Amino acid sequence: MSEIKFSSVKSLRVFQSALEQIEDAILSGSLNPGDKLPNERKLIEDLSISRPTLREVLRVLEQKGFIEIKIGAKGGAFVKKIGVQQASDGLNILLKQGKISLRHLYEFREGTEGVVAALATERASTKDIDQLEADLKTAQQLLEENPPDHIKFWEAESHLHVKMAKLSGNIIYEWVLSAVHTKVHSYVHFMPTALEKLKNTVNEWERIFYWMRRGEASKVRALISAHVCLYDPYIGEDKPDASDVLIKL
Amino acid sequence: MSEIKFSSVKSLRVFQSALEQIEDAILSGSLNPGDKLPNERKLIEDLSISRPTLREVLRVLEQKGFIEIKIGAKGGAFVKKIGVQQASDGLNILLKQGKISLRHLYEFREGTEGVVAALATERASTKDIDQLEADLKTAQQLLEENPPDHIKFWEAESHLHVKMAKLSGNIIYEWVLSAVHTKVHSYVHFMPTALEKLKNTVNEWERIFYWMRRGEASKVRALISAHVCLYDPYIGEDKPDASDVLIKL
DNA sequence: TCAAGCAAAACATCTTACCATTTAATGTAA
DNA sequence: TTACATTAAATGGTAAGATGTTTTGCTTGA
Repeated sequence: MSEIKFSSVKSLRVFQSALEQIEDAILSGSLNPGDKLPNERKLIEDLSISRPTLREVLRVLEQKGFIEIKIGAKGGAFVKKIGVQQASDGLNILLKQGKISLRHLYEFREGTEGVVAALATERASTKDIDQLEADLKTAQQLLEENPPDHIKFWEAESHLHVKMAKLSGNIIYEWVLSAVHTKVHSYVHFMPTALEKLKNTVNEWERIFYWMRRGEASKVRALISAHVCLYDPYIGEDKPDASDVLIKL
Repeated sequence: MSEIKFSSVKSLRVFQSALEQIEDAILSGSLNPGDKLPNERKLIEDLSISRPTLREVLRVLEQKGFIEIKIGAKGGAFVKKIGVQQASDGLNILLKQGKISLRHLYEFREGTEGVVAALATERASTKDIDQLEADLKTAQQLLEENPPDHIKFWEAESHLHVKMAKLSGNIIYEWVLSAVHTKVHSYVHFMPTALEKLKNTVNEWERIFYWMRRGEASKVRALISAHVCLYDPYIGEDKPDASDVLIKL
C-alpha cells in the first residue's frame, strides 16, 4: 500500500497571498523600519491585485502594528519597528477578556519574576543597572509632588519589572511579563496609597540594585520574590475572594 | 492662568469607528462565540459604510482572530472563541524575526514548569492524576509499534506538560505554556530518538505521578525541573549556538 | 526682496456598481 | 433511491471615480 499523502490545496485567497508577501518581507528584514512601501498604485501593479484588496492588506498590516500609514503628500505606508509590544498584543487580548483574578496574576508573578531577576542579575551590564536606577529616581520624584501621584508611581514601578524582564535576555519572559503588567495596570487603583509604603518600595528596589551590582543572583531572586509577594494588594486585609474585585472593575 | 487642556480631535476614520464597534461588541460579550454577524449587505446598512470599507474591517477582525469568515451559502462572519492561538501568533512573530532560539524556549520552561508542577500537585484531584497517567499510557503505546513513532511520542509528551499547566489551576500558566509548547512542537525533530531515552522519559513521568499522588509538591517540582533540563535537546552533544538550529527550520 | 496666500501634485479615503466563485439546499430524472 | 443539475445566498474580487489632506512650490502684493 502506498504511503503517499496529499496535502490540501485550499486555493489561497488573493488577499492572503499578498499579505504574506509583505509580512514576510518585513519579518525577514528585507524591509526595514522606516522604509516606505511603494504607493497604492504601484503596489497594485506589482502584486497584480485591485485597490480595495490591497487596502485590506494594508489595513491588516496597520492594525497588527507592522506599518504606519500617513496621508497627504509624502504620505504612504512606512514600516514600523517591531517590538515585543506587537507580539504581546495577542496575549493581551486573551488576558483582557479572560476572567483573570488578582490572585492568579500575583501567583504568576511570584512564580516568574524571581527567576527573571536572577537571570537579569547575571546578564545586565553596569550601564543597564544605572538606567534602572535612573528610572527609579524618576518614579521617586512622583512622590515628592503634592499630593504624591501614586497612580503614576505604581505604573512606573510596573515598568521597572518589565525592564527587568528585558534584561533577563530572554524575550519570552519579556513577552509574557509585558502583557501581564498591562493587566496589572488595570488594577493599579487597588495598590497601596500610603506614602510610607510607597517609600518602602523604593528602598526595596535600591537594595535590589545593590545586590545586582555585586552579581548576587540568588539574593536578588529572593528580594524580588518577596517584593512581589509583599505587595500583593490584599496583604493585611481580610481577604475576599479575589474574583470579587474582578467584578467590581 | 487657566488649566484647560484640549484633547486632539483627530477625525476618526470611518474604518476605525466601525472596527471598534464590532470589536467592542465581541469583547464586551454582546456577541458570543458561534454567533453569526449579519451579512455584508446588512452590515453596510447598519454601519452606513460602503462594502469595501466593511471588508477592511472584517479582514482585520479575521486576522486578529476575532471572527472566522466562511464563504458560500450559510456562510458569513462567525465570532470565534478567543483562544491560545492569538497568543501563539505573537510568539510566531518573535520566532520569524529570529529572536527566539531553542535555548530561550528551554530556559523559559526550566524557570516555569517546576512552579507549575508544584501548584498542580497541590490542586489536582486523584481523578486528574489518573487521567494524566492514562495519557502517558497512550503515549507509551506509540513506543510499542514497529518502528516506534518517536515524533508522535514527543508530541504527546508535550501535551502532558500542557495538562500539568491546566491542573495548576492558574489560567495564565495554562495559556502561556500552551503557546510555548506549540513552538516546542516545531522543534520535535531535534528530540532524542533512542528507544532507551524515550522509555526513560516514561519512567520519569511515572515517578512524578507517584509523588503527585502523595502531595509532595517540592519533590514534584524538583523532578519536573530536572526533567525539562535533562531533555534539553542539546545535552551531551557539542553545543552549537541555538540560533543555528533556528535558521535551519 | 520677502512673506503671505493660493494652486497643484501626491498621497490616502471612501463610495458606487459590477461580476465571479463557493457552498448548501432543493428539485428532478434515471 | 440515488445521482445530478439547478438555484439561492453568501463572500471574493475588480473597475472607476469622487473626496479629503498634506506638502511643495509658485505667484502676487507690499
